[in-house]
Amino acid sequence: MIKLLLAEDQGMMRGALALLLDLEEDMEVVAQVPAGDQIVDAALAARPDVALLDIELPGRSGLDAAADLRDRLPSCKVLIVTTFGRPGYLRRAMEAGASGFLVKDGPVEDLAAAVRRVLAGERVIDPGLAAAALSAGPNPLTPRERDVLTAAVDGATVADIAGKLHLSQATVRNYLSAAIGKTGTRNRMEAVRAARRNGWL
Amino acid sequence: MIKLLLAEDQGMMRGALALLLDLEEDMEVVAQVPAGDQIVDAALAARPDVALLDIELPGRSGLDAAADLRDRLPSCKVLIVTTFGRPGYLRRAMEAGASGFLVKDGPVEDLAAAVRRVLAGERVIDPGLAAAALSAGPNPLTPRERDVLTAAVDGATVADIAGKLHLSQATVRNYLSAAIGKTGTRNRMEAVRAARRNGWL
DNA sequence: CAGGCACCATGACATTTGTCAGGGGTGATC
DNA sequence: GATCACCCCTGACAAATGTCATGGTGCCTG
Repeated sequence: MIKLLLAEDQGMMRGALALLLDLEEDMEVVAQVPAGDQIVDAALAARPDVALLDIELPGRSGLDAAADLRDRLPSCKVLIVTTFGRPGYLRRAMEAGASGFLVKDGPVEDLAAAVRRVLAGERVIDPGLAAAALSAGPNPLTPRERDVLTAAVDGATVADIAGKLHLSQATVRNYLSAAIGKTGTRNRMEAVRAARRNGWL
Repeated sequence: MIKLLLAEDQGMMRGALALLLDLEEDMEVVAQVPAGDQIVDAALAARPDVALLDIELPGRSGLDAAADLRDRLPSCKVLIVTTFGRPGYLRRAMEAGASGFLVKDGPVEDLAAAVRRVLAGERVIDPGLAAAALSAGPNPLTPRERDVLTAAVDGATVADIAGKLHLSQATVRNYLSAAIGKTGTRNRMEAVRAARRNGWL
């Protein structure tokens, strides 16, 4: 019996997937969590064979949790299941030791198949996405540039960002300018969108 | 047998829900579409009793399709099933003649229950959301202000927007300023976010 | 140890953005 | 026929934003 952990914030999606996977004769969902900061605890308690993790979760990113899982429960394979096939996400997932990366666009049948393949030691990755990840290259933003850009996502002014990160306003403008340059965009808003699209935040 | 139409762009979600609803003894999914512009055609062909529609779909909004369905296939009840419980969405859904409004956060069991209640002539609406919709009030933005704001979502400059909408730059700035004022925000980006959060775009 | 890189900061500058006070035009409503 | 809301425009001004040049600090690596 393959024991599964399911981390997904949308209740309906989580419930539907759990039901679906439970229908497979050789699978059993032994834990379901709606938040990223519950993943590791639940996994240590339920000891699943495969963890299906969403990335954008409340509390903590599924990617961070994946890295943690690799250390604390190495027997458990990680399969990332996400809405957004962002190149940077795939890259980070691989670095975090994930065995597979699935987008929620595909047919449901892929899911159980992917679980089995992952458990067999294979790596499961959308081929088109893999190409995109390679062509997009690695994240060009420095940590500080990321900080400033993430602080700018919701329309914060330079003063807001400077206050939050304890920087001078001029410094913030410099980082923003650098980020705009590196993303090849024309302003803050475009830079934020570009960075997001690539999974750089 | 209750015949259902399912409109949802995420393949995995669509497949899982379809499977789930088909498991109910008295229900049958007679049509599945991944895009908004396929809803009406599919409904006219399959003649479902209830249509489960997502809002944010490629091609066409589920809300627009709902309004169309009311005219072209009045026998078919509409149940909106969406990720985002935005007050403005709920309001528009009601105006489009929807019989129910569900957010994907809740448990899956709600779904089949909602279908039955809708078919019994009830209105199914999340109570908390209804309150939010009332307290948020109607959309304060004029059509033109909406146009300008939607043109600004991806970081377009004033010149871009003016070009796209064939307006003078000063006019665009005025509409943006008005939108910023009405949303009670400090700049374009915040205004866009606020308008989106309320479902005003 | 030198060079490179990320980090933090300044100051000056041009550009963009947001605001305000106008002026016309339309159509609906009272 | 007056009023009102929306539409489109102008011009001027203050504030915020983006760019550049420059300089100092650490830290790692060849």
